[in-house]
Amino acid sequence: MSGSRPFANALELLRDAGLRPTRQRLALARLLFDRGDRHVTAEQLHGEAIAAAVPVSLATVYNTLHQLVGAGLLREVVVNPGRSYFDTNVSDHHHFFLEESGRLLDIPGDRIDVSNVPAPPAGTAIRRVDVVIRIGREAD
Amino acid sequence: MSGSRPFANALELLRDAGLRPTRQRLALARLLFDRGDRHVTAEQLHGEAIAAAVPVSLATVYNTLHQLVGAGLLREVVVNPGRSYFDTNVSDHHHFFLEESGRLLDIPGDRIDVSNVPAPPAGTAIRRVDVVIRIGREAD
DNA sequence: TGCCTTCTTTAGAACGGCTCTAATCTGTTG
DNA sequence: CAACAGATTAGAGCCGTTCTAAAGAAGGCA
Ligand SMILES: [Mn+2]
Ligand SMILES: [Mn+2]
Ligand SMILES: [Zn+2]
Ligand SMILES: [Zn+2]
Repeated sequence: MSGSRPFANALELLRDAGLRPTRQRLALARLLFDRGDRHVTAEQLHGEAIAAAVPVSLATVYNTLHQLVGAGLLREVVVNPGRSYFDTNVSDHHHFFLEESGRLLDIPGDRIDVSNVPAPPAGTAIRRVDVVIRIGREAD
Repeated sequence: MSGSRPFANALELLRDAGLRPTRQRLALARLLFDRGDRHVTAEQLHGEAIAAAVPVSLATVYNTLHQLVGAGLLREVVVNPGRSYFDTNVSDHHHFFLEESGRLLDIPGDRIDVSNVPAPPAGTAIRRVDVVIRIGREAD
């Protein structure tokens, strides 16, 4: 039983990323990847780990998040100055950002067309196209 | 002579925004608006003012930048965690972001089509659509 | 199994951008 | 010019994030 979903197994996921499956990384990987797509901040994830009785320092949470970004298993989303979100959805997609609550909602990549993009300056190449749609309570 | 461009005059610009034209605000407004479109950080602008022998505190630079944003004369662009850019171009447009140098380049709003955008969640309205195209040295 | 090496974790200090405080100063109005 | 409201300031404080260096854990190999 189990083992059918991609990355169903935190241990395998870490091994494949070349990261030792330590107690802390296993717990964090499970919190991140066991429940569908998530957009979490480092402090949120740290709070969840502590609540789940997994003692882990904030430094380790940051280390692990950055290592997972480096391994392509997580992506960093910037919508606000002074706080990063980490996105477990690494497919091509965009975001609604709810300014009041600070929540991010996925928009599938094929639900938005960004077309007619000018060529980037000579010698440079496009790394990523981020569309952030900022939304708020109706009728401002 | 002069007076033909919109906001050719810092004094008038501040008065129209309901801000007292103090020595500091006049100098900052001139640095911001006298040379075409700019994308500056608070520290950059502070450095320019000091270099121009206009003694002004960093707190005043932040106060002024936020007041100008509030007056719709400036817009805040978020591309990086931990640092805000202030954009003197308040027309509808988007950005290239050069990750290596931290520079922003304007893309006119009509040079990009963002179409097929899903409706925002019930009770919310779109405040702004930001497209950031992250670019880097060719062939990563 | 124990030993050794390397990688990882950690507490706490440090950092950087930004904001706040409360005292001083300046622009404006009459 | 006096009086007041609004603006500026130095410096402290805040908060998310990163760094440091010391202690701990994982894995390879006898
Ligand atoms: Mn980061
Ligand atoms: Mn701000
Ligand atoms: Zn997402
Ligand atoms: Zn711009």
